[in-house]
Amino acid sequence: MSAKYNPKKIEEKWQEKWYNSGAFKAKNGSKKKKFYLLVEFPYPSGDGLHVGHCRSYTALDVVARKRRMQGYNVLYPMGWDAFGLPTENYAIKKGVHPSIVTKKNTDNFRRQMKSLGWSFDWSREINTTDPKYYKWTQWIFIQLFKNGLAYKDKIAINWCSSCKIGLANEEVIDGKCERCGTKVEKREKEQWMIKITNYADRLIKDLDQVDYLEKIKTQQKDWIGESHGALLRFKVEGIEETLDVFTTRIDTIFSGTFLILAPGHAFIDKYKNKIENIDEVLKYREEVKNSSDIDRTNQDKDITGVQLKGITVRNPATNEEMPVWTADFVLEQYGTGAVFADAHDKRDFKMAKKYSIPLRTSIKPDDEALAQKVKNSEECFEGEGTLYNSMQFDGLKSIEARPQIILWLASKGFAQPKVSYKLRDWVFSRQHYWGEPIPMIYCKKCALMGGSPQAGWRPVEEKDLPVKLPNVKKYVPTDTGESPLSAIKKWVEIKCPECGGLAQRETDTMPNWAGSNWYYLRYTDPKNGKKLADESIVKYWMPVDWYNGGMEHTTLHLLYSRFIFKFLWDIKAVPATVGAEPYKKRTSHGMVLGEGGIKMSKSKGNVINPDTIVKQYGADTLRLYEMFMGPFEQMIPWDTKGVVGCRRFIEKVYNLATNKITAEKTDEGLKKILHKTIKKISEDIELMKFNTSVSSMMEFINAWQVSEKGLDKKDSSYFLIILSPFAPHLAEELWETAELKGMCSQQKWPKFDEKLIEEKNILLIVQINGKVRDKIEAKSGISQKEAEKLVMASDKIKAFLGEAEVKKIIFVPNKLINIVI
RNA sequence: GCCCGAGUGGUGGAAUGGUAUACACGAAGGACUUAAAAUCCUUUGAUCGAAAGGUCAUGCGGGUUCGAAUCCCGCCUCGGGCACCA
Repeated sequence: MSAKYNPKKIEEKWQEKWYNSGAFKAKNGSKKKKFYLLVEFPYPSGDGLHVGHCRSYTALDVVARKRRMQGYNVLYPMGWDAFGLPTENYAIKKGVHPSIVTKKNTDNFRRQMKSLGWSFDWSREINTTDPKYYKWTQWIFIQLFKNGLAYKDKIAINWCSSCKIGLANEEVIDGKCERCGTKVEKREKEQWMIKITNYADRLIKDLDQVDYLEKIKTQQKDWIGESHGALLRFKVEGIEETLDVFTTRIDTIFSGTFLILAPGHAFIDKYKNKIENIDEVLKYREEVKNSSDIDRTNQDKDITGVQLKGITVRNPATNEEMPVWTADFVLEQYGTGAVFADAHDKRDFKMAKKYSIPLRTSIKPDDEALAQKVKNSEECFEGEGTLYNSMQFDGLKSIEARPQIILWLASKGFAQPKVSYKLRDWVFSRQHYWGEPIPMIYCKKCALMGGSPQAGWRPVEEKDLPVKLPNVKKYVPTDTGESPLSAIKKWVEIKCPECGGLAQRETDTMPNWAGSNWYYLRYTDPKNGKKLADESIVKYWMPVDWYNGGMEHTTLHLLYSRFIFKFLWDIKAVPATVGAEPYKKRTSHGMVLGEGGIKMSKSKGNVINPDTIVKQYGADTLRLYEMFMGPFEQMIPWDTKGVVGCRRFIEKVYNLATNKITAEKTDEGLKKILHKTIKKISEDIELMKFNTSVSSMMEFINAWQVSEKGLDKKDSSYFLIILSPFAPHLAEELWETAELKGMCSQQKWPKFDEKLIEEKNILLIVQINGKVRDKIEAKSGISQKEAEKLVMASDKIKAFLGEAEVKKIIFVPNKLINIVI
C-alpha cells in the first residue's frame, strides 16, 4: 500500500518546481506558433481572491496548459488593476497609505494564485499603480488630447454624495451608485471627456470581425444604440432660425402637429426675449433639473410640459404652422434634443390629449377595427402601416415611404439621412487621490490668448512623464467635489510648458478603467521604458487569441478597451498588421453564487474563501470542482458537498495510479474507453465544456477501477497528460512516481486512435411506433435487410407486432430501427 | 415596455432530431468496525405489479415528424441587459 494522498505536500512541491524553473515563461518572437490567453486582471481587494476568479482563471489555465502541450508558445499573464476606491477608503479608515495597502493586497493575491497552480508567466506581472506603468496610461491620455478626443466640458454629471465622486453613465445602476448604492445626484462640473462617440460606428461594425459570444455582441450593440433615420429641419416663424430634429419615423411627418424641445435646449436661452412665457418655461426647466434621472424617466409618471408661447415652426412636409413645447421626456443628450410630435407616438399622444393639442393621423394599421379607432384619435398606433393624409405618399407602406420622403424633403433642403447613437462621451475625471493623475496643465495666461474652450490646457511634456502621485498625508475626498490633490499647493503650481508663466496642474485623476484600457499590450513587453510596448513584440503576440471575463464588463471595460485599442491603432502606436480589434475571441463565465443561490457577500456571511478549500481539500480538488460544477457560462451556486465528490475522484486516481498499473498490456476494453476519453476531452476543452470533460474522466476511472489488470505504463501516461490541465499537481506527482521522463506539464498532448474507438458491435435500438421495445446486439455497419431479419426473429418484437400490418420501417445505420404499424 | 438566455430526479446537471435522467451530490439499506469516520457493495424519476413487465414523465397548451427535452407557434415562470432613445 502506498502513502496517503497529501495535497499540501504535493502541491507546494510542484509549484516550487514550476515557478523556479520558469516552466510557464512565454518567449517573445519564438518560432513556435503563439497563443495569447487573457483573463481579466483582478482588483486586489482586501478580501482576497474570490471563488469566481478561480472559475475563470482555472478554465483558461486548462486551455493554456493544453495549448503548451500542443506545441504552442503560450502567453498567459497576470497583473493588478490596483487603483480604485475600496483601497482608498480602507487606507483612509486605517490611516495607511494606499500604496502600502495595495502592496499588502497584491502580495496576498499572488500567494493565493500561486497556491492554485495557475500557469501564469509571473515574470510579466504588471501593476496599474506602478509609475512605470501609468506613465503610459498618461501618455495615452495626452495622445487622445492631441488628437482632439479629450476635451474639458461643463456638464451635469452623476454625483455620488457618499463616495464623493463623479460617475460614468456605465457606473450608474438604476439611478444608484454601482458601488455603494447611494442615489445618484446631478452636479454641474468641469470634466475631462473622451470622445468615444467618434468610434461608435466602428465599435459596432467591427464586431463582425471577432468571435465573441453572441450575447456579448448584442449587449454592446444595444448599448451603443445605433438608429438610422433623418435629420429634419423646421423653420421658425418670424426669426431667421431653424430647429433640427432627429427622427427614425419620417413616414409619420404628415401627422406632425407640434414640436417639443428638451428643457435644456439652447434655443430657449437664445430666444428668451421671444418667448412670451419665458418665466414659466425657465421655472419648468428648474423643476426638471432638480428631479433626478430616475424620477425623470419613471414611465408611470404623468407627462408634463410647457408651451413656448409666441414661438411656432413650419412643418416642412405640410407647411402648416406648429406650436412649440418643452417637455422633460425629451432628452438633451439624444439626437438634437428636439422631436416633432404626432399621433403615432404614445408620449406625444398622451401629451396632446392632456394639453388639448390638435392631432392628426397618417398611418393606417393592417387591423381594420384598430384603424378606425386610430383614425378617430381614440387610440395611439405606433407601429408601421400604410400612409394616408400624406399627399403623394398615400398608399405607401411605412418602410417604402421613409426613403422617398427623405429624398423629397432633401430636395427642398429640409432633410438629410442621419445615424444617431445612444452612446455618450466618456466622463473621464474623478475627484479622488488613488488614481492616475491626468497629465494636463492649465495656464490662465494662455487661456486668454485662444478662443476655444480647450484654450489654456497644455499636456505635460512627454519627457516629464509620469506625473507621479504626490506622497501626501491627506487624501480624504472633499465635499466641494474637488480632488484632494487640489489642496497640495506645491504640487499644483507649475510652470506653463508653453509660456513659462505660473500655471496649475489638473487635480482630477482618471477613472479606474484607464489602466485596464491597454494592459493586454503591456503584457507583451512589460518592462519597456521607451514605449508602451515594442512594435515587433506587439506584432508577434497581438491580438489576444482568447479573452475570458465577466459579463458585467461588457459595456464597460470591454467596450472602453476596444475603443482605446482602435485609437492606438489609428495613431500607429500599434502596428497596422495587428488589425483594429484587440481580442479575437471573448467568452464569459457565469457567476459563482453562494450556497442556496444568493449572491456571495460579506454581509450575508456566505463568502467562500479559496484558501479554506485549498487547505481542507487541496488546490487540485478546488480546480476540478470549479470546472465540474456546471456549464461554464451559467451562474451556479457553490456547494461544498460537491467539492467532496471531486476530492474522492482525486483520491481514486491517486490510488489507481499507484496500485493499478500493469506490467502487461492494457485491457482491450479499457484502452478503448481511454481513447474515447482523450477524444472527448480534446474536443470539450475547445468548446468550454469543462464540466463534461471532468465527468468523462470520472467515467474513465470508474472503468479503470473495475478493470481486470488496469493500465500499462504508456496508457497511464496518456491519462495523466489529459488529467494534468485540470489537476496539474496530482498529474505531475504521479508522473514522477511512475518514473516517467521529464515533467508531465511538458509532454505532448496525446492523439486518440480513430480505429480503436470504432465499435465492432453496436446496440441496435428497436422501436415500434417510436417506442423502444427491444435492444439487440448487432455487428457495426449492419445493413437494413440484415437488421430487419434480426429484429423479426426477436420473440419480444414478434409478441408486440402480433397480427398488425407493417406500414413502414425506418432504419438509422448503427443506431436504430423503427417499425411503424 | 423592448431585446437576450434559461426551465429536465430530492440537488448541481448530461443528452441539440434517434436508448431521457450520463457524471456527481444527497438519501436509504448492507459489509468492515466495540463504535464512529473513512472505504466498499446495493438501491434510488413517478406509478401499477409478487414478478416478468406495463403506463406516465424534460414549465404549460398546440403543431411538424416514423420518432421531439431538442425544431415551429402561442402562453407561464425565473435570470440578465436596455429603458420616455424620438
